[in-house]
Amino acid sequence: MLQELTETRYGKHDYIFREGDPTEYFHIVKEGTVKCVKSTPEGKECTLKMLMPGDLFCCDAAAFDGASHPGSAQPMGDVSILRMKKKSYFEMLRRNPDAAMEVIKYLGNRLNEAQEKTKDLALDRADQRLASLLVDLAARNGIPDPNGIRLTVRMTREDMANMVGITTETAIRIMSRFKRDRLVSGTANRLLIRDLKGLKALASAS
Amino acid sequence: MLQELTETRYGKHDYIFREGDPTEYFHIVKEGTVKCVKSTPEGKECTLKMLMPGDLFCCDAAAFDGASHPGSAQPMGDVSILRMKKKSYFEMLRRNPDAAMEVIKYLGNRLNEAQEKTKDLALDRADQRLASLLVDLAARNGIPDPNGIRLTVRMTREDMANMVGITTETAIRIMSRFKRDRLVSGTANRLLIRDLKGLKALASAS
DNA sequence: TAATAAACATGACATATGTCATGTTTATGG
DNA sequence: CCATAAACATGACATATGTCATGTTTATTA
Repeated sequence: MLQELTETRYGKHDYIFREGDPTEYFHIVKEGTVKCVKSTPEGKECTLKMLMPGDLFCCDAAAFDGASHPGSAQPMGDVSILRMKKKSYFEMLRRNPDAAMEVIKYLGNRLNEAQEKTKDLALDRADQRLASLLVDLAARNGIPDPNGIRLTVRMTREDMANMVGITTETAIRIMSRFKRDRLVSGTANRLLIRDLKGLKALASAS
Repeated sequence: MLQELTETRYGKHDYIFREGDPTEYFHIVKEGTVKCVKSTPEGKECTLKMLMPGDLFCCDAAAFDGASHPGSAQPMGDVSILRMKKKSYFEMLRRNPDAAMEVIKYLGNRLNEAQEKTKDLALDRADQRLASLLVDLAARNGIPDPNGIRLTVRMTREDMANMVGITTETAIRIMSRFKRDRLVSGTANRLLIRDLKGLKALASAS
């Protein structure tokens, strides 16, 4: 079983797979951060989810029951990915009820997350969604720093914009304001959360 | 196994469960249409999904791996719901790999749908999202009619608004325009899709 | 390290959508 | 069937966010 897992490394400018590619493999993030992206014919992009070590993707779950990837997967920096043929994976799950149950739970949680994101997009303002993203990343990706919490993932204003459904300009403006208000500092390569409580308050403000 | 399934009927003003209720049961829609709703402390609502016969909910998948329902489930008209204790359901899946695989596929598709919805909210205009909703319902819920396709589910402008993330007023204005352009006619109790092609064109217009 | 591209920044203005108010029509339940 | 509430409609106006333009700063990589 384990011998059917292969490891591949990717860099910033690679694609792990593109929208429309056939879904031959099942993937797991081993190292680094991967983003799942959907784009329109006009070139607009929307980042659905950042995947971190241990995450399955299956980002686009059609890997399970569909013919082609409904979105692309791109590394954010250097990453290492484990892959297994879809067929082997299915067989493994069929023989191993505990593993299947774990996958059901994982997918359930992912569905939940996706629905929470839908609600945020529908009901929250742009600055709340951006604050929310930063709070979330501080927990998932942050390391302690003398002045707050440092994010280890590289994330440009454009990345943030695509993650919360706004334009790059709006993301820049909001981040400028957050900086002025001493909530955050730094740019893509070195983002620092300086006031987590303040961001949390903003994220859930009416 | 089957004897652990119980059936319950609900009417328009009932709740099947509310946000925050413990997730004791696993549910299946037998008859009618159910909506999954999340709401904010301020009373704003967002409808995540309409469930029709055969759908599992698990609308909020935390029924699988969480303590309390992250959203409420409300009938749209009269419905009939099958329920099974979560524990029995888990046991059944563990003994029945085929059933577990089906659930994995179902959840994968639901996750996919949710992500498609996220993309629409992030990148499409209000009128496109509303057109898209009507096209989708015509296929899932429509019956042929001399003048087009009739929707069998009762759906107010407010319902539509909550489903596509806009205000009721905006939904009413857009529907007024659609009516003027002979794309649709009727109100909540009797909605008619008069020009499916026109709606489809609008839904995917740049 | 120099050249080039990417990222960040900000102003001016456009516009889609929200908000609030008011009235009419239609449906519902006692 | 009548009374009441829900749904639909539309105007006037507010505002959040998008668009386009231009410039600076910061990072890449040749």
